[in-house]
Parts: sequence; structure tokens; C-alpha cells
Amino acid sequence: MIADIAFPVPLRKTFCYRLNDGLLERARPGLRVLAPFGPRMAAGLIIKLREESAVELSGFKTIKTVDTLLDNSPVFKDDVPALALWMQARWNAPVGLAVDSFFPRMLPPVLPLPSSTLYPLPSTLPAVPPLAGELAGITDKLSAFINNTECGRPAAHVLFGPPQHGRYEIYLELIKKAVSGGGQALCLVPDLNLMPHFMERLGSAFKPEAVAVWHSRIAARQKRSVWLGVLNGSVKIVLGARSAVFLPFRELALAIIDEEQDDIYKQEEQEPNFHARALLLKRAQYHNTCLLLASACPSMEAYAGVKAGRFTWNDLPRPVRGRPRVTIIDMEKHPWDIISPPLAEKLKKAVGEKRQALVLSGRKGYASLFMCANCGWIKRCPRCRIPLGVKKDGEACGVVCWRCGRKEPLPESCPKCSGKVFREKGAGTQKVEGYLKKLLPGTRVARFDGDLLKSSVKGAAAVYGAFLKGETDILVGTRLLARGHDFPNLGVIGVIDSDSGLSTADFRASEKVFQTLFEACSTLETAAAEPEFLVQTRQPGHYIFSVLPDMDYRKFAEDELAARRDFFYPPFSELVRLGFASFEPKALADFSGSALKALDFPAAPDEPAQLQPEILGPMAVGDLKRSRLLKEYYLVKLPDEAALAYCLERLRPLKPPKSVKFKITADPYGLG
DNA sequence: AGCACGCCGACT
DNA sequence: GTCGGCGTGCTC
Repeated sequence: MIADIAFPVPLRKTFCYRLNDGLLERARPGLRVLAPFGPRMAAGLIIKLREESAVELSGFKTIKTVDTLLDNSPVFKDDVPALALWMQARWNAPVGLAVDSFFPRMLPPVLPLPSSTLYPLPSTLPAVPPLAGELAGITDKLSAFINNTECGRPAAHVLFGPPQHGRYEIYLELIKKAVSGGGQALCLVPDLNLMPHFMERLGSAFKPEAVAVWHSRIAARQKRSVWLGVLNGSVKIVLGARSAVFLPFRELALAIIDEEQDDIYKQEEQEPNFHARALLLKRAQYHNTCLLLASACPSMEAYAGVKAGRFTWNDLPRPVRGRPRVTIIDMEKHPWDIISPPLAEKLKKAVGEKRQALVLSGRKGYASLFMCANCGWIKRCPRCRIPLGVKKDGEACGVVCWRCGRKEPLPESCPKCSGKVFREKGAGTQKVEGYLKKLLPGTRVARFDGDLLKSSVKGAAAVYGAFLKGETDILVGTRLLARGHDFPNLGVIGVIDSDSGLSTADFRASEKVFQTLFEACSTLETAAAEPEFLVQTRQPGHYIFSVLPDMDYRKFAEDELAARRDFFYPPFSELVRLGFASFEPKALADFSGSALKALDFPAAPDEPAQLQPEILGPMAVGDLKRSRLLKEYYLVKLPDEAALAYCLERLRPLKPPKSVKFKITADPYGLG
């Protein structure tokens, strides 16, 4: 018998081993083995077993033998070999690393077997006050899907509404139901740092040892104990970041993805690439999981799932009162202003009425660009090549790269024309803060952004707390402030540069900008009477601004979905991004040519003709005449997952010459 | 990813 | 003469 085995190496292939006769009876896919791998021993996972006669072995120098099984039965209830192969087909994730994500390195060589008995109910049942009215209605409706094995039941449930309208109360109720039914619950969140409140509530509602936190940076010791706790069932509830989708749940009765639309759920910066939402949707099938997709502004994927009848739609009850009044301000009419007169006036009015205001800017720091006023030279990061932002720490001024964090002092004169006059473009939170203090003397203005959080968590908490207590009037910040906060005395939110994201070539750009604005506007719903939402933009004609005044998510979603259908973008197609980079134009052109040729396959008899992909490109990556590194990318559009898998298969064997960097990104979200 | 092999420069 | 830098290549 031959076993195909995946090892924890970044390779998109498995390795053939002969099985020791003594293992023939017990061996099966999903079991871990210990085997000689190159010069060392390594743990691997059996992906597939095949009869020796069915395997082409002539290409190998030697066939080594496996004689140690690490497990007696598969550790996961899920079919991990199938999931790992799917991750490879879907996201080009190396099978080996896909498998590796399910089995952390610090595992003991022999795992304790999960006991077959159902774990007992928690002795102290959650002391959660019963929900009233509409909240109870939704909770009842959703909890009917927990432990429901009816076939044809919906794959997921969209919960629509901002967090402050009782989302966490619903989570708590549903978790209670899942756990009391003997199951486990997972709550995925985009940022655990913003969750101490929910963590506390979980901790007090359930036995503390039944609740665990999971993210990739917890200490190895704790990681091990949580992993084993999830496996043996003593951990019932996990509050985790995206990597928590790989935990060895015994019976995942409920999974919640909080702020499901957040692209943080797509792992792209590190292999293996995957999307936690899609992976959880897959895993849910093995556990009959009730999967909740919660969002103040659901993703197009979630909305399309509802339209197709695969997901249910559930509205959080919203107060009828306090609907924000939305004003779109055309900044073409105020080209020199950071804060336009209409916004300034509303801010002044709010402060006069003892109400608070939030001012949101798309950037932190002082300004986004440092430019020579004479020749237009722009200071760039020598490493990343992107324009450096301007930052002010008290009196000290400097430029900083928002990508790599590199810092430099401001140049004295322009290296190109020796000019001594410079101009800054764009308003970061620091600049807005300073400007507001000047514009509205006597007003208490504070700033809250990622920089402050990084420099001092305590200081940031103090700034936040002061605003909550009403000790400051205006808080300036980034989108950190736009989501999920509850400021009862908030009268105005102003957005400085709402369109900074619209200019990117990303097909999700309008969705992202709309999400930010919509989320911000939603936080005003719990404010006192007649809240004002003011949006400054240079593109007032863009259609997202036409749906904003009515806060009509469905109208937006329908329009956006129609555009996606027309232009054959997700969720109506699958995307693959091919990135090329080289110092040698010729080598780049040759190689990208051969990659395209691999996709331009003839409709051979065994290859379905309709798989023929649509290709956009080449798009040059905003790289300037300055650098000699050429970068370009193509976007391949495919009709479905099968076509995507086939496309990746054709691309995988391509090896770029040494002078060319080649990157395949399936289902791309970021720009990397 | 590891880990070995390999081919040049600095040290006992 | 050897130790050690990390470039290149392989793992059934």
C-alpha cells in the first residue's frame, strides 16, 4: 500500500511512502505518521491511500517506508485531508502548510483520545437576563438552527445591524443554547483588542475554564492547553481571531463571524492563504454548525448568499428615532479646506449644544505626502517606493513610511531642484486635530488612532474614556472609531476625506468605502435626537453617495451586486491575480507571456471549453520612472471554483527565471 | 520550512 | 590548514 503524505513544508505536493505491513490494518487518511523526510524525521498526515499497482513510482529514486503511526483514529471530526486539498485548489495554499495549520507544532507526539462520552453541562448555567421583545424573537428564530440536522437547511444566517443594538446579547443567548445542548461555540472577531468587554461577559456568564481566547500570538504553553481543551471538550467557547478556524472542535454547534465583511478574515500576507469565512462555511458541514454572519454592512458574498436562498436574512431591531441626517459635501467647492464651512458650522453648533462630535480621517499622522513646491518632487521610502507620510511629535517633524515604519527627518532642500519650499498634501488625524483646535478655540479636541494605541495603550484608553465621560468635545480619529462604538451623547460625525479609497483600482473599493461610511453612520443611531452625519468628498457624483442619505443598505447592495454581475466580478466569478516583478523588461515580458499562454489553453477533448478564462491586464503597479524594478499584474476571471482550481493547476508548474518574481494570489482582497 | 552541500574569506 | 558566512537545491 502506498500513502500520499503531506509534510509541514511550503510545497504544493504530497509524498509517496510505502506502508509497513504492520500498519496496513490501521492506516487511513487523516492519521498522522512519523516518517523519514530528507535528512530528518518529520510528522506528516496521510492524505490518501492507494494500491501500489495504481501508483506511478518510476520517477522516484527511492520509496521510503512509514512505520510509525502517531494517531489511532483521526484527531479531527472534519475530513482534514479533503479540507487541505481544497485549500490548495481554492487558494493555492501549499497542502503541507494547510495541514500544518490544523496541527500546531507544539503538539505532544501522542494525543490523548477524546473520550466518547458527551461532556457534561456546565455546572453553573449562564446567568444571563432573558432578552425582551424583538431581540428574543430573533434569538428564538436563530437558535432553532442550532443542532438542527434537517437537510436543505440554510448554510448560514446573516445578522444585519450595528453592534450596539444588542448583537452581543444575541451572541450570548445563542452560545448558551449551543453549550447547553452539549456542543461547542466559536466566535471569530476581527480584533481581539476591541473585545475585552465581551470577554468579560463570557467569563462571567460561563465557567471561566470553559471559555478560551485564541489568536496566533498567544504563548506556546497556553496555545497547547487551549488546543487540547478544545479537542477534549473542556473548552466550550472560543473567542478567536481568524486562525481559530483551525481548532479541533469535537462538535461545533455554533459559529459566529463578527463583522463578517472585514477583509482581515482573508489571510494573504502569509502562506497558507485562506479565507476564514469560506473555510468555516466548509467546516460547518461536518458539524451541522449554525453559522452566523453578523455585520452592520454585510459583504457582497453574504448578501448574494441570501439572494440565492442559501443564507437567511435577519434584521437586528433598530430604533426608529435618532435616524441620522446625512449631508454630502462637495469638496470641489471648497478645494482649499480641510474642514468645509458646512461641517465647521455643524461642529460648532454641536459643541454649543453640549453634544459631542467625531471627526474621521482616512489617515493617521500629519499629512500623507511631502512635496517640493517648486518641482513637484515627492519624498519616497527608499525601500518600499511609496510616498512617505508626514508626522509631528510635538515640535519634532519627520517623514514616516506607513508600510515599513521607516523614519527620517524632513529634508532641508529638494534633492532635485534644491528648492527650500515644501508643501504637504492630505490631512491626517494629527493635522485635523491641530486645525480644529485653531478653528474652534476653547473646544476640547482629542485624537484617537492607531499611532496613539501603539505608543501607549493606557494613554489611548484614557483618551477614549475621557470622551465617553464627556470630558472632551471632539474626538479625531481613523476608522478605528467608526465601528461598533456607543457614544450616547454624539451629535455629529464628520468624514474628512471619504473618497481617498475610491481611486484605487480595487473592484471592492466602492464596497469598502461604503462600509466605512455606513458603519460610522450606524453608530449615530443610538445617539441622542437628530444626529448629523456629514461626508466630505471630491466625487459627490459617485453612486455610493446617492444611497447614503437614506441609509439604504439594500439599495446599495442591489446596485453593487448588479455592477459585479455586469463586470463579471465576485461573487459572480472567481479571481486570480498574477503578479510579476523584475529588473529586466525582456525577462518579465517573456515570462508573463508564457504564463498567459498556459491559460490560453485550447479546448482539448478532456478540458471543458467553457473554462476559458477572461484576462485583464497587464496593469502596471504604480511604480515610477525612478526605480528600475518593473511590476505588473493580470487579473484572471473564472466562472466557478472548478475553473479556478483548473487554472491554478496550469499555473503551478510554471517556474519563473531567477530574475523574475512571480506571485499567484487566488481570491485576492489586498493589493499585495 | 529545515537541512545539507558548497564555495569563498578570516582566524588559530 | 579549519571555521563559518549564507546562496542554492532537495525532500517520496
